[in-house]
Amino acid sequence: MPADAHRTKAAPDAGRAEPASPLTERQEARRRRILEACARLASRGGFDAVQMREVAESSQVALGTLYRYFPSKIHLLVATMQDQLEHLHATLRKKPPAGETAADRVAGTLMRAFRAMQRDPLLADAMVRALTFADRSVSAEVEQVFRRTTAIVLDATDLTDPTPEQLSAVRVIGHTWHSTLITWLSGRASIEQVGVDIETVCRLIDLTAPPRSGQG
Amino acid sequence: MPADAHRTKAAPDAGRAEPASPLTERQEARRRRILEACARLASRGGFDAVQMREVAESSQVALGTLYRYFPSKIHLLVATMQDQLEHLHATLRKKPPAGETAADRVAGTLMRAFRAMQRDPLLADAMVRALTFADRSVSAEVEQVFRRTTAIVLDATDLTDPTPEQLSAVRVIGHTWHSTLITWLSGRASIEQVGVDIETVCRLIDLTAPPRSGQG
DNA sequence: CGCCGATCTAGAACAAGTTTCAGAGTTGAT
DNA sequence: ATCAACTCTGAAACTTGTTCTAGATCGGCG
Repeated sequence: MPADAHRTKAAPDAGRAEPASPLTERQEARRRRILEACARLASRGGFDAVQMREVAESSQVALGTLYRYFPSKIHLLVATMQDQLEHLHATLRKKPPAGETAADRVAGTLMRAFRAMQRDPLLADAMVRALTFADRSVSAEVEQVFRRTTAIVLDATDLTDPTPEQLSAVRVIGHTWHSTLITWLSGRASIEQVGVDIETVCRLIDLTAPPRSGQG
Repeated sequence: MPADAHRTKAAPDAGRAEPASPLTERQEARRRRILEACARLASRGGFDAVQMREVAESSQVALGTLYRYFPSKIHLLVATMQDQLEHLHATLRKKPPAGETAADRVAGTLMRAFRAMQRDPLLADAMVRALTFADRSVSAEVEQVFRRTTAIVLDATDLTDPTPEQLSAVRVIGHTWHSTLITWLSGRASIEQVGVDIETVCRLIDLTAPPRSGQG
């Protein structure tokens, strides 16, 4: 039984900021170095190139330490995705997409995110594969990513008080986004097809949203 | 350079029946034993319990032979999924789901498939995880699975000559099916939520299909 | 029958994710 | 400044997917 089997004290967990322990400055810096190394490695070779020993060396951290910060490769990649999504969300908030209907704006948002992926397909591949491969032990972190995705989509709809029906539509849109992304990343769909499918699913929003300038 | 590096003669490939080589009776039997062992192991422990050494032993085949038939664990699990889908499709053909609208019938079909998954969640988990984790080297086999899924959904719509728009809707439905499945399997969504989301996405079909008994 | 090439078997070997451990380094409280 | 507790390091060990090798088997052919 290892001393920290049940985390007697607070460990630099995968979780976000405050709750457990404040993370000293050096620890925050380590965490950041790790995430950056991960993204860098993923950018070249994709999922396979993110090798834990490499990440450790590249971020100047011992292997054991890496595992203390991120208990598995999947955790690490999911955390990286969360990190990237935060950037994206911040960017989108500054320049929200234009569009008549909610569907237009959501599709615009997703296509913008999609173009970001196209700029770095291997990184995208690594993150998305990790996300869908994650098992229950990562569900908390995956849940966070989904919440962020949902928040991004909801922002685009401009809905302040979505109904359960609308939330379902938003979830379905999120599902489709991830799924088409995978299909594109594994070479089974063209960019055009992704675009079409995204627009198709976005119609669901107008189907359930009280339109601002009627359509349907 | 191993003799068969580029498959001089025909190897018992992952591909379906005829083209390359007819597969002797004993080979066909081996292939079947392997698929069954895989499904059996997945049924208990899920993805992790499908260990190649175990599969080999359990199907009375040498490890090297297993790899000759299925070049990776992912290939093996995707082939298993294809196998199971064929059973399902056959079953559905015998008793097609009833329902007024195409959306109803598609949702009914998917919920029936979903209940089949519930009966064997660990097997479902293993297969679906493999499917979404598959990289380009498996895309042919994954493509087959998607084709089968699409065929099952299309069967339910009763459409004989679907438009590109409708095909897109069918793809989106397929995406949603896989994605909600994963969400459920990793414990991040309830059965009810899956049901709701499936019904939500199925509306897309009525949106694009010439309705038999309209539903605005 | 006896040979040939292809297939199958058993098992070692290798690769990368994960775990473990002893010891050095930090940190915080006194 | 000192001690105890915790964290980090470096390296080895373990697990499981994958590859490789040498020899046994099999199926067809002269």
